[in-house]
Amino acid sequence: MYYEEMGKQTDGPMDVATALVRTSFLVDAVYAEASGDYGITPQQGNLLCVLMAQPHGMGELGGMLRLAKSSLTGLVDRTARRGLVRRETAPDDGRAVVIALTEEGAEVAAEFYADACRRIAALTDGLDEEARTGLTALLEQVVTENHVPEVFTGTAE
Amino acid sequence: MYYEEMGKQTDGPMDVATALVRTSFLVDAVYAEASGDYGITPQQGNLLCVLMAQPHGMGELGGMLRLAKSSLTGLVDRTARRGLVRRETAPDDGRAVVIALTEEGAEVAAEFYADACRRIAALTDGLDEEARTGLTALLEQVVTENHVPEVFTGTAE
DNA sequence: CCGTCATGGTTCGTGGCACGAACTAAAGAT
DNA sequence: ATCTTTAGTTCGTGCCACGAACCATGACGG
Repeated sequence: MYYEEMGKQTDGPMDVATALVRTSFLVDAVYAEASGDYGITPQQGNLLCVLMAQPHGMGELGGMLRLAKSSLTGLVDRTARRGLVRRETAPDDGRAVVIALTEEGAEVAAEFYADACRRIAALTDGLDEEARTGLTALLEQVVTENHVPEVFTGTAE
Repeated sequence: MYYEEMGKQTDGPMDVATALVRTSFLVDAVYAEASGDYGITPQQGNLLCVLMAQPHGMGELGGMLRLAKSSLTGLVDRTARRGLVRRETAPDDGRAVVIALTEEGAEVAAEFYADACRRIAALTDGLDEEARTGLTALLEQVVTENHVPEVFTGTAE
């Protein structure tokens, strides 16, 4: 659309940074759309996905989601207000708190996670099987070589 | 860290959705970090990058950045308050407005864009030349087959 | 024991972001 | 001259992220 009007090349060799940024935009948009369909925000979706594996303390969650303590307090507050998550006081440590999914939260998390995976995988529908596994392997190498927060690890079922 | 403790497999075949989501997290983090180093937010960075090519009206910008009109008004307000962008009234249409980079905005945009590209490309330092071009080609196919907003198209210089 | 310090979280204030609904003003159409 | 569409803004709401200050509880050292 815009390119042609401007007479600039659009299909020349895209550099890897551009490809990554644009892919990121795409994935973010799909992820946000999926979140919305389940009545949650993307951040709340992240929280639920992390908690699918097991409950966690605020400290751990902050590390995994890369959030400051005060940011996390708010996120948990809002997610708890929606009834998806619960603060339990840790048995051994009186000051610590453990965040766990409520029953409803577990349902929403499972459905949302599955749906988000499906929709994001669908972005690669144009790739044949070999290309898709190749892409997966390359991205996997990128994320493992750069320490990525332990979100959406796909180990959650 | 967490995986081993749980006895769950972590290095098995990651599915493509997980790989995409985690890559997206990584790219977002790097992009945000780069933005911060230039005193702008990621959204303001997007705006600057889009305007690098040429000035645009609010309508166009909304389409490219996938923002509602009212969201864009605020973004332009804040970016203009930082002196990076300017509202010019369109000569032909009395109600339309054209957003253009200020001199300082053009400088910041160029530096930020180059730096962000560099840092994001650096995420693939672990890949050899062939792998990198392969990854680029695959991602390029994904973004072209799913209409992605015209952000960060890499055509801007 | 009793101070002292570290740790785990919350509160508060600030600023940015995104949206829809309601609105204004200029173009354009009849 | 009106009616309608188009381009943007305003306003109110809610979410998100942060740092600084704060409050408990737990851990240590004497």
